[in-house]
Formats: sequence, C-alpha cells, structure tokens
Amino acid sequence: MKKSPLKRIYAVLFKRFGQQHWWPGDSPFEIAVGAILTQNTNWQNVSRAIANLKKARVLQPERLLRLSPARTAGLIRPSGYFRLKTKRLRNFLSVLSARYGNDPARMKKVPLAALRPELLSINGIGPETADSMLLYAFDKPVFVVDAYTRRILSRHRLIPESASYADIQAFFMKGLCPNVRLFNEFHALIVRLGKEYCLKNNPRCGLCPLKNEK
DNA sequence: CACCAGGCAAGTA
DNA sequence: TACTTGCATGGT
Repeated sequence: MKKSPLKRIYAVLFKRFGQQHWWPGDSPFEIAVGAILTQNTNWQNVSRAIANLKKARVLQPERLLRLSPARTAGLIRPSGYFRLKTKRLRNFLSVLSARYGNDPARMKKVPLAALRPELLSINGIGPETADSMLLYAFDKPVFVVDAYTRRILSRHRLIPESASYADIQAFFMKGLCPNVRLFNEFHALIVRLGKEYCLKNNPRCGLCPLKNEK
C-alpha cells in the first residue's frame, strides 16, 4: 500500500528541515496577536512589533484594549498596515473582553465548531488568521492554508489553480488524521520551505526535494 | 529603482 | 460570482 502524497511530502520536509517549534510566541495571547500582525507581512517585522508591545508591557488583553489606538499603532508600526491592524486587534480584543473576560484560557475552552465561526465573524479575521489562532493558540485540529501551501500543491498538481481556501483545507484534513501536532508541524514546514526556496514566486524554486512526489 | 512578505475587506461590474 | 484596490513597513 502506497503512502498518500501528503504523507510523503511531510516525510520529505521533516527529514530535510526537522522540528520547527512553532508558533514562535510565549503565550496563546501573543500567538493570537501575532496571527493578526503577520497578515501579508514578513515575520521579522512582526517580531519587532511584538517586541515593542512587550517592552511597553501592554502585551496583555486588558492593557492592550485600554491603550489608545494611536499608541497601539505607534508600537506595531514595524509590522506594516499599522492603522488597519490596530483596528483588527481591537476588534479581536473587544470580543475577548466582552465574551471571555479578557481570558484567552476561557476562549480556548470553546469547541472548534463554535469558536471558528466566532473568530471569522470578527472584522479583520479571515480564514487563515482564524485557523492560525485555532491551531497554534487554542490547540484545535484545523489545517492552516497559506500562500505557500497553495503554490506547492498547485505546482505538484495535487489541486487545481482554482481551488478555494476551503478546498485546500479539506484536501489536507481528508488525507491526514486530525492531529494537532501533525498539523502544527506540517504547516510550519511548508512555510519553512517557502521562506527558503519560494521567494520571488519563482516557479522553478526549490521544490526539487519534492520533485518526485507528483 | 522595483518587488516581496505566514491577508482581509470593501468596492465594482 | 469574480476581479480590483487599499492598507505600509523593512529587507533584498
């Protein structure tokens, strides 16, 4: 019995890059904040913004909500789109405050089937941001799909170009056991591959280690 | 100088 | 439904 293409890709990536220790962040709250700040943005810039929040001692739900939007914007400036992301952060913080008493641990207790729609209902939180929070901050078994994932699957002709976010997510979740650790590592490895080889959207980028996978 | 990075929502047709 | 555009910094 042959291994599925996904399991073979995972094996190749893991052998090549090893454990990624994701998500970089010290707490579920920091991870949730990072998920918003990293939207279409290099992680290096995001880590600067997070460092600013830590240095100002406002990387806590209640303090961040209390901080004026202008102050928040100033601190997260390096992450880009800083006015927009200030609003998005505050939209998330408002829900965390109003419904969970500013306690991420209480939000974590909500079942996946209820929490995902709730996160998606927040303006500024789309499918990738919601799923990143669900998987990496709240330990829910959802597969995170990003631009790298789409590129890699499409170049290996495992999905059509037109596949939607939901299509790609379903492709992974039907082909793999719903395991938080596996989903965590798999997505992190995909990003690692993308960062190292898929820069500049080069169609002949380093998919070489996976060439025989199609 | 140009192009890119771990998206999303709002506007248009 | 299927495009298009605005949002913004810092690295290459």
